[in-house]
Amino acid sequence: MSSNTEATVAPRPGGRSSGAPTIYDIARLAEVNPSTVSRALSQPGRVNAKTAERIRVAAEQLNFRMNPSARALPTGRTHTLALLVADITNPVVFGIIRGAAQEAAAHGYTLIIAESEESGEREATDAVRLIPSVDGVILATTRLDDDAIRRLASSKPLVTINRDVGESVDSVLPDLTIGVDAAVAHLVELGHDVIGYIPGPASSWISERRREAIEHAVDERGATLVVFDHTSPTREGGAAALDALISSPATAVIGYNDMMMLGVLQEAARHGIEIPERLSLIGFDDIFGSDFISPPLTTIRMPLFEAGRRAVRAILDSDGTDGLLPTELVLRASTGPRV
Amino acid sequence: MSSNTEATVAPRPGGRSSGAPTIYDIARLAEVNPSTVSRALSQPGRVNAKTAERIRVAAEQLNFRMNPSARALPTGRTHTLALLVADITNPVVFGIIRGAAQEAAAHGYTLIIAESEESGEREATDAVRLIPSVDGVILATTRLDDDAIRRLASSKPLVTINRDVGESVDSVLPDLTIGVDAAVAHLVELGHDVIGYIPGPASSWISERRREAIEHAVDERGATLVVFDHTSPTREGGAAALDALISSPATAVIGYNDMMMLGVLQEAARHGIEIPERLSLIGFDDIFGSDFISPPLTTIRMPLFEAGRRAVRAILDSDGTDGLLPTELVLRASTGPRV
DNA sequence: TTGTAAGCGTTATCAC
DNA sequence: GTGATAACGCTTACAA
Repeated sequence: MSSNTEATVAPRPGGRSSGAPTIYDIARLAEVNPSTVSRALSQPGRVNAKTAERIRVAAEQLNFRMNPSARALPTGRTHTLALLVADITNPVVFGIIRGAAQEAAAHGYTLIIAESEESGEREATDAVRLIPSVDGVILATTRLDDDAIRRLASSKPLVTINRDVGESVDSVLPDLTIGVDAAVAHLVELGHDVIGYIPGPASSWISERRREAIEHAVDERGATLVVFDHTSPTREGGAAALDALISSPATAVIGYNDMMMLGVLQEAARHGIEIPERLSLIGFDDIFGSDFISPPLTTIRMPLFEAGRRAVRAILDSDGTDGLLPTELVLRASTGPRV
Repeated sequence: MSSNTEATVAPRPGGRSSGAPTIYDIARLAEVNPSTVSRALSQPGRVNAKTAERIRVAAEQLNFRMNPSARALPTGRTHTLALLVADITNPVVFGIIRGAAQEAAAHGYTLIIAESEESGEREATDAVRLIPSVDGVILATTRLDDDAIRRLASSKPLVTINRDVGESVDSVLPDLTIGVDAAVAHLVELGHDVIGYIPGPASSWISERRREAIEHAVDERGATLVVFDHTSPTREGGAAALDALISSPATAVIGYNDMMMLGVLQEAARHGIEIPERLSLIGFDDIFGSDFISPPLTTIRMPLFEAGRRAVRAILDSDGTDGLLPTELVLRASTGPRV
């Protein structure tokens, strides 16, 4: 190995010239030590301004890109976050993804999105597989049980959205009261005094919270609540639930999410059941499609974009989960006077 | 408060107290050399079966997870792929994402999804930023120009979907003929002899291909083609185009994609313009919502899931882009007899 | 088949 | 403020 002035590097016995420029190339060009380059690049201020500028120029000239793996090895920080969602076709995750992606980018972080297609098992596998390569994990619509979540949270910073497993795990949660109160008040004003709720999967923590909020608002107004069976939060689930709805005394029904209510609406149309004349319908989430299905679906919306941002902030700044996110009633045409 | 495992660099030569088990820990436990552990883990077969088993057990016992950064550093392979999409809220990308994610997982690869929110500039930035940390890039709905794509393709394996920039870059493309011929035949049978096409963005390569295919099919059947102005592939774009449609001689219109046709349909409903009585409408993609908007949208579908899989295969196996993906006409209620 | 050792590109500790 | 150098955890010739 014929070395010139470089004493530290004794490269390639195998003869693989790597191609991409490294901080050593910059160092040579700027006539400084590689360690100085490293400092200039990652801790601006810890280096003489003129030196830093020379390094900046050299880096620019070489079109230098920092090798993320090399950076991650000694620091343990990958500058990458994982966002786990149960179903990427559910428009409810769009806002979360966008908010999270934006906030992550603002911090120089990369976001890995993994979809489990509603399988808790796959979610767990993905989480375990991804954890070594990320600095934190966001569970956006998790199907994991509390223990599994706590276990994951013990190995890397973790934040849940719409799920609370206690003090030990950070979470971004909605204040359901505002939206739910408005929704129930709206229904009661329309004359409905028996109101139904279709819960989502039994494993859904937020479904239970929604039920509680509705129950409270219904009680407060002297109306009656009917709770239907747990239902898959899909269009198929909603379609399958229609029979139960129309044979119940409820004249207005709130569903666990918009997706299932879309199914209810479609199935109702198929059977010539008029909405809202026969049944008033309200969902949660305000997803894509809720506004153009017919009739357009009245729904309770949560600021998803902000939820995504907060989740990222909670991981990177160790804050951002303060306070609950406000919910809001979006009035459309699936609700009407009791006939 | 979440527990944050701060992985600081161990300053001591002998000390490996950094928390996560390494191949050295396995080596000690299995009483072999670390290099043997490495071999056993990455190249099964290059190691004695009994030794390999001992190593497997030790790894299991320690709950070992390979450090991806450490693995990537000497090899240059990150086992990660980037999938760039223009708009994650467009249901057209779901299938691609799922197909790509599944195929990637099957090969032990992780998928990074980046959304540019329709900004070509941001797409370019993301690509440049992500390239050092991935083994390949998939451009699913790119807004980049040919040169930019070729430039990216020269630094890492790259595949485009619905975009052809020539021999130098692999691509996954549809055979538009089947679906488009069926669509045009369908319209002509219904009595339409003046057929319109609403192109997407001027920068969309596939929009032009769709136009050509339609033109060809229309010519073949002795009908006439009317091409409207370039239109944003969004609901807003479609809504804005409605005026032009109804004031043209065309009695049937094919749009660049379903998303814009959803906008046309909504705007038509708002103005009391009956579909399909007044205008027959066809889109491309068969996205979420096309089936439940009213009337449900007739559309030309491409196997998106398969497209995603092929794109990944093209990168990992250096094949998989052979042949075109078949398209298919999905008949629904937005097309009807010419009145 | 397995052990030895030289890197991969960066950061961080220590001197100077 | 800057330079030298030892890690970080893994792979891979080359030897044995």
